[in-house]
Amino acid sequence: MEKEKYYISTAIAYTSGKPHIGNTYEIVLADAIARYKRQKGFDVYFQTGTDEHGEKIELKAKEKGVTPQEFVDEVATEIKRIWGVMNTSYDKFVRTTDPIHEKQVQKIFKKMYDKGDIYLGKYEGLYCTPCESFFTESQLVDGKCPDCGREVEHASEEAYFFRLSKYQDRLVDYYEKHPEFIKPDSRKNEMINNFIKPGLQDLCVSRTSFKWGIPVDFDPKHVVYVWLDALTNYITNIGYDVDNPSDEFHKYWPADLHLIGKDIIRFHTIYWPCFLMSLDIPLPKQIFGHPWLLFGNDKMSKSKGNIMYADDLVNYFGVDAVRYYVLHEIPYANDGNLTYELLIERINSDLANILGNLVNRTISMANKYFDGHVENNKIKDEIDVELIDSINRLELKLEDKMSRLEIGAALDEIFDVLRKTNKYIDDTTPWVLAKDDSSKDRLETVIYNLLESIRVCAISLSPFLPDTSAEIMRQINITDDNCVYNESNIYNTSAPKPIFQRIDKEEKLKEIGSNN
RNA sequence: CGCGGGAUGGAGCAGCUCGGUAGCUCGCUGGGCUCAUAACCCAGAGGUCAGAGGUUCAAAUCCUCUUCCCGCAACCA
Repeated sequence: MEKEKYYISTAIAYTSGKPHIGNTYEIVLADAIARYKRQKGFDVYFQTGTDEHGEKIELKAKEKGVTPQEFVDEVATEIKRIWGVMNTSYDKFVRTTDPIHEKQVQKIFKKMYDKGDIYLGKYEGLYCTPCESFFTESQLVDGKCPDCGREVEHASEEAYFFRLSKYQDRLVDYYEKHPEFIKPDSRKNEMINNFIKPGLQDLCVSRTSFKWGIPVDFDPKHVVYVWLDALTNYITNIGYDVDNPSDEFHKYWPADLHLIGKDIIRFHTIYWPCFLMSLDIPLPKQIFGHPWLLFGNDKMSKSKGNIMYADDLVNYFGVDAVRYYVLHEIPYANDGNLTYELLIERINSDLANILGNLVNRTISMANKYFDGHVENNKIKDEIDVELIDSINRLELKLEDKMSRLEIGAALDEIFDVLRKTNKYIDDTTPWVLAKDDSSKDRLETVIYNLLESIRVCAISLSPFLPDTSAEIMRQINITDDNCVYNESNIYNTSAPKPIFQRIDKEEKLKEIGSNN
């Protein structure tokens, strides 16, 4: 039977600089979902990439004395490196400077133009002459240019516009018929009240004031402006073609999930669907606008000097610790907090104490009492049934949480089983059983159950903490990757090795402080 | 009156849709255990559920008002 497909994407990262941990959260979240779906047997296509055009990049490149292409090549390389550091399993990394994308964007632009959905008009705005930039009223600082602080003036330039207004009714209709389209729900209200109810304004889709973009082929003094360029990455890279879309496109489109930050919900839930309707192709099934990761309670920003970078955090704490923290601490709809203190507390209590120590003490007992060779004697007590039930209920609970994208709650379900397993040790007191030869068989069953619980938890953790999962499986030395209790495995455990060391908070903070 | 979200023990959160003893994790205190990474297990202290009013036999939960925080407010990504 052919596998069901699952297409998940992140937003493409803007290559104006190095992404901080808040930006990196998204790729980790997407990775966890993608890995989970693969584990469940889906044919997953997971796409991420970079958005590389625009005036800001043109300016940054100039400041640095390099060409825009050289500039974005460098940043894109850095982003790829960080995605690698975070151990993310994307299938394709797309760049808006890829020739295939540029060519298709031109064709899409032309098709929309021919159809009458794009027309030539005038873009009016507040212009800062020295900065050569347009700003909106809300971008101004004290009514002045946010970059240089000088006066701005009304100005206009020729530009192409997309008729958003034409698709407004169909868009609202789509929202109503597909309640799952925008998540969380509160975002949908925001869109309807703020933008749709007042009436959609047509969208400027070209510029003449800078050059670093995809040229409009039939009017080359224009370059295609941001959203038509950026959003279309989701289809151009799986073989969309205005005239002749590929088999791959037909297979994977429409996307199952566009994972994006809450700051760009508008573009994904209004502009993007309208573009797709104009092209007569189906709309994505779901847009999830995830919350942000805040430092303490502040937004991370360069001016506040509170930026944390993923690769630095990984250097200090290890990749799975960082993955665990961001996946667990970011709730479904509200922003999450990140501080070194919270991160260290979480690592110590969950990863070192509950998980790491459990694995360690179990393997130690298996080695000490049975030289590592453990089989199931099926000397079953009431208390075993309880543990086994918890283990076997885990898969369904995870599925429920994951289907609602409640990743933190999914992790909690796994740790709930791990906690129960620790309790099971205290309840069965293996060290007492070990003192009496007549309870040797019972002891072996207890250790067996512990190993099975650890095995199922390790498999369940693999989408979230792939390295840790693999290391646990190596130490308990088993390959069975089913998510249910198996009563006839045979274990030959390896030497125990702590998978997460406890961290001394004071020392670690001192170490970090001295490096910053 | 622009729109929306939030305010729950020291910290981070759940509960609010369908009112009925206020729950989880961390931290703290005491105890237990010794297989284990000063880890694990048990017990306990700690909250007038932002404030005021209302509906009700009963409100964290419904209604009204107030205060404070945050996001959005269209061509910045």
